[in-house]
Amino acid sequence: MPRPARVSPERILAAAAVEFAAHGYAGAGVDRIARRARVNKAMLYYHFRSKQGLYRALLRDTFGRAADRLRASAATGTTPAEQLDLVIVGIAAFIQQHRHFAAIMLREIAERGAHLDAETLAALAALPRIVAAIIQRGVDEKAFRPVHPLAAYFSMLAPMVMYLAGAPIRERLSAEHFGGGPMLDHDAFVRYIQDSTRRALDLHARPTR
Amino acid sequence: MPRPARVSPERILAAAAVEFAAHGYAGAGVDRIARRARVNKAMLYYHFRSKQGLYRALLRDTFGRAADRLRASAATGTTPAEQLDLVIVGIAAFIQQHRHFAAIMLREIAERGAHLDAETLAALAALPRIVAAIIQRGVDEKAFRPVHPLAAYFSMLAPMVMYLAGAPIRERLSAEHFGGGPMLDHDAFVRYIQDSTRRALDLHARPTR
DNA sequence: GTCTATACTTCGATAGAC
DNA sequence: GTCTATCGAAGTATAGAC
Repeated sequence: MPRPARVSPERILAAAAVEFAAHGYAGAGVDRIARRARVNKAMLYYHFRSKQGLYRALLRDTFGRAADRLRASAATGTTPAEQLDLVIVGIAAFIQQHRHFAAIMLREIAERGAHLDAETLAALAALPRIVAAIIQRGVDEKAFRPVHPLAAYFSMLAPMVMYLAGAPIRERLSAEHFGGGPMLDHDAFVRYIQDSTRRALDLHARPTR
Repeated sequence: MPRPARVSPERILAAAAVEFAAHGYAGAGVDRIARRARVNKAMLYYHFRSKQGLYRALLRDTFGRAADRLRASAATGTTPAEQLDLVIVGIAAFIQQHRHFAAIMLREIAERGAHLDAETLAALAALPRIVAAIIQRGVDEKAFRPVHPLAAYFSMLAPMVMYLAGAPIRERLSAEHFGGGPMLDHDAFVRYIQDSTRRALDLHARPTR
């Protein structure tokens, strides 16, 4: 009895994730979001002030969940190398659980962060910070060679986001242009990223040039 | 004197690249494209049939130029490892010369290739094929360890696209959240991708686990 | 081939009743 | 808090003169 009938905002956010991921900020329709959430459009404007307000609320929520997930993943590891392995599978799992996260990130990058306010930027900044802290510790403990943490961060995050988000295009390509070739499955790709990340940071590997 | 006044289509394509990169397919305004190209809107519809026709013509053109560039880069190398180094700098240079290529690619991935027709897909497929051929040759010559070529392709392309396209967001972040930290410059990042690619493919590196 | 003017549609946002 | 009805802006596309 305490709650009157508050089911709307969560459903609206979920519907907004689908719509913004599918059509982008400009292409998204507030009408479609409301219909998908089984909520009246005026109700949507009542909870969130505008299309922009809804979009930003969604991004803050999504980035916050992602950061929580990465921190939890890292916490279960002991050595920095282990932690990076765990963070990598954590990222992959998060993207799979929030199928629209990747598309939203890709679009926001392409739009030069046009819709990000200071609060959303702060939530986003947590992600590279978590990874950078692990790498820095590895460098300090002489387990990793000294690399720029941001370079390593992009090298593990970007391929996974693009690979997972690019699956639909890849399937059309493999049918028409790479017929019959052995397809790359999800788990194998995640292991490749783990391996190449370890190799990139390995202190003892001989120089390659 | 020979040419009557044919300057339009190229200018339209260039203007469309800016507009589509900045606002996405749905967000792009045909009015703005026409104005930026200093061409009448009706003229634009005369040369290209529709907004979609213009968009596809732009993508085919851009992917075609990228493939030409990669082939030219690879041709100047001798060993597969050398060729990959050259391809990596070729990709980086291409993105810098066509500043909007990265954003358009990112958006198209996010939109699940919704605007790609068969012809555009064929032009896109050339890119992974060029890289895969180099890697396959390296594996055949026992210079590389056997990896899935597509995994390696994504691991070199994705970070560069995302890093270069993400520069605007990164600058806002570094100012507000990573104040004073040593910034990662472009050339250093390209070298990191070259290094990590070599390390990932290195046949003789000891196993890391 | 090039321009002006406009028809037609879609969509974000709000007013106002309940 | 929830709904219906609608306004006003913006945008794609075309008709038709030159």
